Amino acid sequence: MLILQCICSSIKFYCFLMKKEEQFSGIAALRKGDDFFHPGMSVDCVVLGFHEGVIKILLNRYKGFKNWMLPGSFVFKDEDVDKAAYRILKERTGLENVFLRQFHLFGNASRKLVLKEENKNIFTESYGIDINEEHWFYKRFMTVGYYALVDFTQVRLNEGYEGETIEWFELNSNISYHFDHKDMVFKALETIRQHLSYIPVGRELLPDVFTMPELRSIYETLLGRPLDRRNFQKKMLSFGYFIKLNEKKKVGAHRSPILYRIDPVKYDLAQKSGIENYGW
Amino acid sequence: MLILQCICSSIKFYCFLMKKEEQFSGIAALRKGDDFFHPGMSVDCVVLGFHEGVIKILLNRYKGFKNWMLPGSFVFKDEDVDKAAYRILKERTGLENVFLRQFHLFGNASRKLVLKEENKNIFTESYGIDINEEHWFYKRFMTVGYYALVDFTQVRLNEGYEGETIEWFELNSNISYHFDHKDMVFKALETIRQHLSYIPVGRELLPDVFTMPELRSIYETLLGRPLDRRNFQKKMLSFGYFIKLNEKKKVGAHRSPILYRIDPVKYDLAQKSGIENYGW
DNA sequence: CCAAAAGTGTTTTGACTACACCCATGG
DNA sequence: CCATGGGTGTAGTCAAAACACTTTTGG
Repeated sequence: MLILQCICSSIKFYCFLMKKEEQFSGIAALRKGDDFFHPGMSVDCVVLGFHEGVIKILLNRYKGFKNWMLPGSFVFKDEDVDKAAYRILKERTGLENVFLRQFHLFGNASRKLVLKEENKNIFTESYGIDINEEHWFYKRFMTVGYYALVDFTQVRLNEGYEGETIEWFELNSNISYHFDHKDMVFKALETIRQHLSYIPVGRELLPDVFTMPELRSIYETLLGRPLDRRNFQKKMLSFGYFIKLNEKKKVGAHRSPILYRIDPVKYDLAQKSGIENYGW
Repeated sequence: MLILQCICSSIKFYCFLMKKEEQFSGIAALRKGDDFFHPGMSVDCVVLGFHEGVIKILLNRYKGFKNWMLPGSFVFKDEDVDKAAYRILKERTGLENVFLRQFHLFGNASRKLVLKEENKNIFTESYGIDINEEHWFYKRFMTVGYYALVDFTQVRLNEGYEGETIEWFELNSNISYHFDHKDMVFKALETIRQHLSYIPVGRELLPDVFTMPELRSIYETLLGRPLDRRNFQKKMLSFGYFIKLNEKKKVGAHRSPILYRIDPVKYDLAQKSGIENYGW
């Protein structure tokens, strides 16, 4: 039920961002979320990073909840939906200017918080709030999904919300997702696969310096199938914006892979001219 | 301001669909839209058809409005968003089982009805409703866009809403769009272009029997560039699901193009096996 | 008979695929 | 010294691009 701590933090954070003086009490926020938020609408983010050879997904969980959920938030009344997504990223990872794309609105009528009786009681007992059918928090919510590609090495996880745990999970591991969040991840990945030709997966997910095997493994994970090492390298290098460094990365009992950097100028040029040239 | 007639019709139509007995009075509907609709959320459809060699878009306009808008609706409280989109299509074109895809949620904070003073007066005078900042109808609305590909020849336009005009426009003509609806059309077309490899544009937009030049012109319009006649034909026929008919279509002072039909069985097979094979 | 657009086939080009051998590294 | 995985080059295949001539039709 500590979910409201999060809501309160969100509100405080927003006030800070918006340079608003007001501070709202947490209980007031939950009691009268209608006053702050656009009704019946939330934003959830599928945040992907790359670390130790695998793609990871950022998930959080509130005390008392069994399953993991996508980092999300409500949308403030005077806040663009896109801005809300950026705010979520900033709140949880500290990152700004993240690569973020909307992928789907989930709008089934069945999307509403389901609380067991005992959980309702927690609301009543701890906060003196009667969570009934009429409560804003208990009504149908639509949620719009965004996916984010972030540089794992730059992320500083913010566990500032009391009662919230936030963690990286291996994308392809077995995760118990909250409600329909598994579907949302699936849809996000489907979208990413379709957009793979246009989006700068490598550039966003990798640190400045990386190896071709790392880059390839990203594509392999996202596509769900192995790619030919040689052909992959050939194709990537043919784009012309990779700078081969005079360094190698020691990663095991075998030859060390060469490190590369992306030439940002050439990269932007390539993006502009041949946006559709990443087909796999 | 006849927009509310539409809202009322929508409600009646919905009650009919849902086999609900209640009938709501129109004024009650506008006055208390909160009771019927999911708050702050609407659905708009970019409906495309093909007629006389050009792609057309279906737009409507309410009496008193200067500009054209996308056919849309609000979402009933117990209605899936997808269902709302299908309902809109059914209401306006009479079609069911339409090819319909969600493409984007437009959620800028600035999205709200802007009424001039004189228009507010119409509400007050005609319906005794004070449209003020607190009125549900006057608040910020997000809207989720769907695009539809329909067979023009099957459409029976429903002008049943008093005060509503609904018309086909040539997609590439100069149209005065309401509010941000032009952006929505742009985004829809961008999405369609990106999905062109997966979506059955020809099958959905064309009647059962059609010619290759017609099919090609659809691709050309959507892509915004000419395609080589011979290569196009070759590629399409290579898919193997076109049935060449022993008829031709007389369309001008030149050789008559051959008519084709799609073999539905082979088509479905092709879709299943090589979903990504329409790249242009 | 002429303009306009459709039907069709061939060659070239370039991209993706498949595949093999050698090299560096750690244990 | 050997297992592991990385670096690189070549030949084959297939699809897309480029391209020209002939046919049909209405006016």
